[in-house]
Amino acid sequence: MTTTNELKPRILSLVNHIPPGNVATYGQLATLAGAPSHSRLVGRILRELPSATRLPWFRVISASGRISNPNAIEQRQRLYEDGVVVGKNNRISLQQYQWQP
DNA sequence: CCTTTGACGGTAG
DNA sequence: CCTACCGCCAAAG
Repeated sequence: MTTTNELKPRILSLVNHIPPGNVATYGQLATLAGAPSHSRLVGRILRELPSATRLPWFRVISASGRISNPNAIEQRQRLYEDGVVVGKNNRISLQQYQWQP
């Protein structure tokens, strides 16, 4: 059985592998980690990351192509520095930026 | 235990 | 595009 304890390292590793200039969705990462129904777990794990983390958490967005993070201000900034265009209402084109492993 | 919460996802209207 | 639901599930209360 795959527990959260086993899933967590996989998810963190996946996040760390999202290329600069690309984004991935919560569900996409959950699926790649082998737990399709755990998209919420991805969000919870990112939420609990220390603010000083080196991981590119800002490259993770919702399946609707929008920023779910309550602190969208910083995420927009980080993505901007990453070269990702974030439109009105925190919209991002998955068609254009989604990570294709 | 049972209930609520939430950085989710998908469908239907 | 938006609202309304529903399914899902670990963690917190």
